[in-house]
Amino acid sequence: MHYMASPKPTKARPRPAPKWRRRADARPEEIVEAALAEFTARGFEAARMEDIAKAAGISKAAIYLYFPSKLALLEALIEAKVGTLAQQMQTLALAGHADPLMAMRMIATMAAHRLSDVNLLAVPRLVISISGRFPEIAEYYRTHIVDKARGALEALIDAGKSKGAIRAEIDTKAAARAFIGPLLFEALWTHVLKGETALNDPQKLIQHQFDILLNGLEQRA
Amino acid sequence: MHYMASPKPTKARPRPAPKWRRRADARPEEIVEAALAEFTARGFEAARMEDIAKAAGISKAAIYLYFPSKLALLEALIEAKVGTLAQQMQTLALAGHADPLMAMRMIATMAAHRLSDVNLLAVPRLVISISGRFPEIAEYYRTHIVDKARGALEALIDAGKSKGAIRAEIDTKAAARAFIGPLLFEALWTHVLKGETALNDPQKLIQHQFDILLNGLEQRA
Amino acid sequence: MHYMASPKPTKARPRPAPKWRRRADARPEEIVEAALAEFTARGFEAARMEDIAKAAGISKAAIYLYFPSKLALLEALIEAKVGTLAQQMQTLALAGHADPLMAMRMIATMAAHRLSDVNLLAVPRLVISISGRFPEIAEYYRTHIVDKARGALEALIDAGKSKGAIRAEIDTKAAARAFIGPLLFEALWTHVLKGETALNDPQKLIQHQFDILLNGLEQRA
Amino acid sequence: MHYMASPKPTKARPRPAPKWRRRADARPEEIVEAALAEFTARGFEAARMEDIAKAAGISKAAIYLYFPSKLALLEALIEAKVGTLAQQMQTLALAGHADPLMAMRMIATMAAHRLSDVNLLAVPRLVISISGRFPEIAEYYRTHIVDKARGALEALIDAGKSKGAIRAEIDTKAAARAFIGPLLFEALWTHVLKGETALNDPQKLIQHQFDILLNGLEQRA
DNA sequence: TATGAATGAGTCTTCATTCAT
DNA sequence: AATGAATGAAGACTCATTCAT
Repeated sequence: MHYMASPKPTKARPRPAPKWRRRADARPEEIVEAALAEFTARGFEAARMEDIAKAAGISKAAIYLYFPSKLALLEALIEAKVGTLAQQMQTLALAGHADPLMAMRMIATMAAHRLSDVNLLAVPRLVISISGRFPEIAEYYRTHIVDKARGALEALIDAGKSKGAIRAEIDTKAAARAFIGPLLFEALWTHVLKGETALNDPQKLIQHQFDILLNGLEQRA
Repeated sequence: MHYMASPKPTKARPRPAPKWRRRADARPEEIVEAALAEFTARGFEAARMEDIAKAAGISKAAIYLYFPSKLALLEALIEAKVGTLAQQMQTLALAGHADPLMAMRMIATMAAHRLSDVNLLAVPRLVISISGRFPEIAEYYRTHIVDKARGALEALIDAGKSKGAIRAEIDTKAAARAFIGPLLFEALWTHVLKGETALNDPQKLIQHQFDILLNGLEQRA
Repeated sequence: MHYMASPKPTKARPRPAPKWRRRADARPEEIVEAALAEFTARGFEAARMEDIAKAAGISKAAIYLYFPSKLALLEALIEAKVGTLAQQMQTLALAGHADPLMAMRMIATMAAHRLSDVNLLAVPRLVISISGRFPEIAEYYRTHIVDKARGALEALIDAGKSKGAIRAEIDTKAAARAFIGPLLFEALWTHVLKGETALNDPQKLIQHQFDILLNGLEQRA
Repeated sequence: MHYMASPKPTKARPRPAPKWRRRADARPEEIVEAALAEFTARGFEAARMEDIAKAAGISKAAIYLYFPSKLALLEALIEAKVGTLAQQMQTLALAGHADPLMAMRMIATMAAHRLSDVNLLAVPRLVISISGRFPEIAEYYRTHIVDKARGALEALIDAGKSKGAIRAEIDTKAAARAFIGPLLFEALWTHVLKGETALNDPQKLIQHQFDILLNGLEQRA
């Protein structure tokens, strides 16, 4: 079995049986990273457990000591990344209190910078590509990440509206989506079109996009 | 047609109504449609030729009469759709001459409407999900579709700038991308988040997004 | 196994004799033998990997742990046998120095005996039957085996001529071929005509053939 | 069905349903020739009906108008060639009456010349390669061709012995085989070792071989 | 007679997963 | 905990053969 009886259940409230067994050391993380790389490069189906193992520096069978199946590995991977992103959302939300429009500018700047981090975008791309086959995973991702991010953004926009910084007739939802759109576009396209060397300054380009957008949102004198 | 009525059916015994008419000509298209459906639903790797065949109403082996391999089917499928889209690009480009800003509004409206056509969006989604494994295909798609669309759009924006309808300091490339972004976002998300019943009026939402965007682009009095 | 035998079997219950010992080292050889049998019996194309596996006592997939493809298995098989034969050639060549005619008689005797070893002849037969489809393999076999054997034989005959044991006007090449011919004939026919029970003493028959031949070669008093 | 009821069986003793349906024209022969070429080139299993059809200039389905199956085609092919060879055997047998040794020399010469006719040798090669899978066919070939040829040859040798042209202690069977061996060897090797350009005068070589052999058989003064 | 279209039955090969140590 | 060896289940692709005209 994959789940050993906990070694010392004498008094301790038996740990609520972790979904995937963890070791003290870094193995699971290494595996997850390797899996992310392979899944992103080849797609979930085409990625081979053997390659993941090799990339993680262990044997194929060893993966199964930590994750009961390929699908479980995918789930673990997404959940792991979700945690990371979720935290960033929090930070983001806090920043908005004072000056919403400024906050949005900051977020935009930050986002523009982050685009160079390939791995950050790997997960959403992965989610998109598996959404057909594993809708529950996509659903999970949506509720845990996308909806939260959108919620934070919409709160920010609403704040902007009530402070008079953003025109009142702007539809909040639409604005939030318009904000995320360019980001996603750049994210996906950057990867899909790896070869396109023409795109010589992606960050500046994104920044421009947000400028246009915010310009459209702003209250006019 | 392949089957002429028998030249002299003396008594016209009505041909025993063939269970299935053969339509060699229509076959490839039917197969491509079935493949698109399966590829989109399950992903390229997970889609089974047998299922595609079943969906097309033929036997597995029959597919190979028209396409030499699964990959070839994928390529044919993308190329077929590329043609369709490419033409729409042309139309679109012509429309822009007179009033660029108006043209962009029209395009936005059209695009918003088209979003309900699930199949239209299936192809880009598919391209994204296979881009890791078959970069050449993604490349093909980029050069034949995306770049053309972007070119047309940028031409439109430039026209708008030179006519004074769009502010001169706007970066053309950025504007074009900002225009495509929301579309892509909605496209992907609509599918990925199939379950989201909350999105009760996507077209209106998109329309709103474009309103914001165009507002940001427009020359202010 | 996942469940260890209890660590201290007080009475030393002898391990329940594993049904099958694993012998990773012996495997390839076993597979090659099985393959030879199947290829010979049914021909390369008609032989099924599954049957080879069964004959080797393993699963179909296990073959692929040792040989990447059916063709590779064929190649390995031939190369393995080539090695064996090549060594015998060496021995044979050395024996000839002293008394060539005697050496040839010995070889003939040896060959006649070897004919009963079905497997020895299986390989050339196999090579012949695949030569149409895989000429490179036949070529490989020719250069590594046939040509060497012929070379050794021709050297022997030449030695015989220079020693006056064989008539000088004899064509060396022709003699060598005349020597090999009956052998090959018997080899192939023995198999093809498996059913022929009439052939009640093949060894003696071959011996006779060589007698005739050598008689034709010998210097007459 | 493949065998139509005979069109007018009114009184005529119904022809004993020919094994394979024949047309008045040359179709079946063309098909057989094409099949021989393909079978020889690729082996029976690997040869594709489609290729045979193409080589015969007809459609795949058309073959089935003449031969009910691939195996039947093989059988027909062999039977057709058997007929040809059988006749030559007869001729050969008659020639021997007068001067057996001379007859054998003639046969040898003839055989040496025939070796250039690739197709003549294709059939025995084919028989060898399929003998594992279809022993009955090999059996058929043996009884109808090989045994007859051997019989004729042995009769010839016996005649030679009784006339004092051939040494009495020679084993007839062995001598016959020694006669056929080189022929077969050259036949097979010529094909297997297609590339060998070194063999610059095969006919002369064979002739030499027979010289040696006959020399060994001949009665010494 | 002739054939383009179609298919069922197979075969090789792959790979996630398990076993035995 | 770790792994080399093994396998069952599955999928792409092929091809002899049949069908409908």
